[in-house]
Amino acid sequence: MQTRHRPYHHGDLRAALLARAEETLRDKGQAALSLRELARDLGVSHAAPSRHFKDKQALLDALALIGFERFTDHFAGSQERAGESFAQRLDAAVRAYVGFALANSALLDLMYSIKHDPQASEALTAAVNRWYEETTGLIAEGQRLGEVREGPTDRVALPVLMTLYGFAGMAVSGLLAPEALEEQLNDVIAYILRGCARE
Amino acid sequence: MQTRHRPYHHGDLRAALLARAEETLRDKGQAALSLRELARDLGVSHAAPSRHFKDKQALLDALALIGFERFTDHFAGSQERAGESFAQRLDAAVRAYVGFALANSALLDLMYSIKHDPQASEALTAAVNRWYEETTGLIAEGQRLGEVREGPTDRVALPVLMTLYGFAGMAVSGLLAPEALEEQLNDVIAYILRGCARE
DNA sequence: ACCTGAACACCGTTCAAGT
DNA sequence: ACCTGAACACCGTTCAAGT
Repeated sequence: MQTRHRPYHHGDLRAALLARAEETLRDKGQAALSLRELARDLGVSHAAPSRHFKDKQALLDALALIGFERFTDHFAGSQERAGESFAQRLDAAVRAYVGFALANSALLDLMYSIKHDPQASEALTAAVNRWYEETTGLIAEGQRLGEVREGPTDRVALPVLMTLYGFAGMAVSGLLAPEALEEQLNDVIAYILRGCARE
Repeated sequence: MQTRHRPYHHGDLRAALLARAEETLRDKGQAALSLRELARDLGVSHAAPSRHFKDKQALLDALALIGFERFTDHFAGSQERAGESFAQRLDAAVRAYVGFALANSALLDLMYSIKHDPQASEALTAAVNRWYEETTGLIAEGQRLGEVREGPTDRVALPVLMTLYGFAGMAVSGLLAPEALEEQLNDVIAYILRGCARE
């Protein structure tokens, strides 16, 4: 039986590079990520990656894009599984943020270090917008339920976003005591509920 | 008139390296920071920096340390100039965070990307503790004034810290619209006040 | 279209040797 | 004590040439 014909490599070098890059990121950190080593690992010449990523930053951007998409899926999934009240949805949201951060710490660092200029890639901008809208949707839903103060949803949501962003970032940086995590989660949830409460 | 005798170089290569490194960081970003270029700029051999920093990471750690120290000074100074009420002090605190972030964006990125293991340098750990205590002191003062809810100060302060941390991080990442900054500041201050309000 | 191989201009790190 | 110079083992990027 003959193996299926493949152009040169195993068919999708781009996807293979991204997959291997994420493994390296997870195992050895961003500093240890090199295009040449990636190419060696995949049995391809060191110049091959340039066909798929114009430079190293383009590969990092693509990884960050994957991170934003995965996070949004993770967040949306946890919202679907959550209860109906705002408090229950917020609980699920905070856990989604921190859970993702702890399970994807190097990737989150990369996502946080990306500069979101207006001239960033279209796909990245779209993914960041989806992330923003998904989290903001939580507040919109709370307003609809009458459990969150009225006002422009973006303005009510932004402080909450900052708190979630900060929680995830501090967790990844090692600034939070892991053994107090459950306590921190509960404190933050109660704090956000007060911050969003109706007047 | 004879120039004063200098050992080899201009006396304090370590300080000169840090100063030049911060300029480069500010002007061209962390990616453009190279020990060899630093050495060239200072007219010294490329191996000279290794006398003062055992490797590149040690120089980055030293820069982050400077960042934490400068931020704490900036924060403490702004608290001294602030009014007496908790709302006034919180206003000053939020502005100190965001102001520092916008004025030292590359340095803040570096500070955020530092991993705070227990085996980090003693000086860095001390600087981070000073940062933490300075911000937590704001909450302690609010409690003393009876304007902030009771309870263990660390637990009341942590959600506030996360919000401030997130505000600074999102500002530096370009996730906030600069023209809405004043509005965002006021919204966040009101949100934190509600989050900290007495029961 | 996709990849190779060689070339170029850089890196960080180490270490004997100099002052 | 502090720095130099050479050496080593890497990088990212480019480009003619191959299939």
